[in-house]
Amino acid sequence: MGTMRYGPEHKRETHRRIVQSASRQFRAEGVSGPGVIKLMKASGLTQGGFYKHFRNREDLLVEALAESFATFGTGLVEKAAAAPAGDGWKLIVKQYLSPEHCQHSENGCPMAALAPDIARSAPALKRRISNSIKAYREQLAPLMPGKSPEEKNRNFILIFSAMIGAVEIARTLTDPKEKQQLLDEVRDHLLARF
Amino acid sequence: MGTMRYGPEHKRETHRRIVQSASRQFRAEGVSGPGVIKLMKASGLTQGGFYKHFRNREDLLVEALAESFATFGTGLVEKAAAAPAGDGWKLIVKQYLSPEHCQHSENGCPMAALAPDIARSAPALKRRISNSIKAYREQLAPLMPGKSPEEKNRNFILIFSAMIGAVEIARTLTDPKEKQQLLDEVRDHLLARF
DNA sequence: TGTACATCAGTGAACGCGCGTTCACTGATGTAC
DNA sequence: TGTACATCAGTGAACGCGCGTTCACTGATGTAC
Repeated sequence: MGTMRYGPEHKRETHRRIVQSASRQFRAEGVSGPGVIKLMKASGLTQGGFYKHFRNREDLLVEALAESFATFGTGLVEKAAAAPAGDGWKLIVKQYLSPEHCQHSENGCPMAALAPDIARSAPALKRRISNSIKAYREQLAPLMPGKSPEEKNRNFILIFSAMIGAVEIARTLTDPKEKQQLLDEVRDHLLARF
Repeated sequence: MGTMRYGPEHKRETHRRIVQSASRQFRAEGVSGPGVIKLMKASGLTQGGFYKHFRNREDLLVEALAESFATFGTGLVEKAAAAPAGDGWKLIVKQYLSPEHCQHSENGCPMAALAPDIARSAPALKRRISNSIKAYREQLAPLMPGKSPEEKNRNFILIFSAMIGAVEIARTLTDPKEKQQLLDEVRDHLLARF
């Protein structure tokens, strides 16, 4: 079957659709999970067209991770906006350690879904991804508790280390009760301590 | 070339060698990293012999993870023994958040190296792995700070969530200074808080 | 306004390659006699 | 003690399969005239 031809914004829109759906697939199945055929089929396309949009699979990964960090980060910022100034971080903690986030890694924090995959990637690839990680931190650190930017930065590290570890451990557990208890304990501890 | 034939303890010894070297390879390269050829070559063997020792690759993974959790857990317990009673957990925290542990995932905590891989695995496989995770917690929780077993258990969750998250994030960072600062901050925070 | 043509997003068959697994075979061993 | 044989840990070629990537092709479009 042939392809409808649209203006130049059509290609950009297709590109965006591929990146967005890939961003979900990588978080759900891991960096080496979905193949090119699957990544394209999810947007209603076939493998061959992939290389009209990306030089190779790794380039899509970089774009998809940038998309994941930016979108999930922005989601947390928007959540936080609902709280009185200075209390936004509490809503972020509640959202991050919710059963919904724990269950749906495909829409969740890419660090919790993929940290070891990123850690294992080749140095050149790691450097490209680190830009997205940096942007993620810069977006969220200002919302953390603390009187100075330095303190907020330190608390970002402490709070996100605990949350990322908690969600990852919870996702490995098979007993739903244990899962929930772990998330609740870490949430209550963070809300009480900061 | 033929194979020397030894007594029955020889096969058990070979089996043990394969599992131990696989345990390191999985932590270094991920659950889907090393192939059967590589896993066998690392013990000086060839692919074909693999199936004299394991039904399939997944069975080796389960054995290798059990080995990883048990060996690394025992290593931490032994570290802790050098401290006065009740202070063992402090040595565990220092060891876990050391640059050595951060750099050498192949000898490190399998949870920090593989949590998302484990989380993504099929339910049946997850259930087999969860035995090793449970043993890991039961080995280490008694060494945690706290007056009751319940408090020790809760503090195990809080401390290990933070440590696992910290090491995983640190491993994704490209700047050695940032890496070290992150590990130090989380370590100091944990030592001060508990 | 109508027709011929260049463009290019997307198609789908084909490629080389590495994977997990199978299988006929090897040959040093311990055992039977 | 010496010889024939069954055992079985390990070998290495072969299998079907899915992967990332390449490439000749398609056909609706916007443009030139």
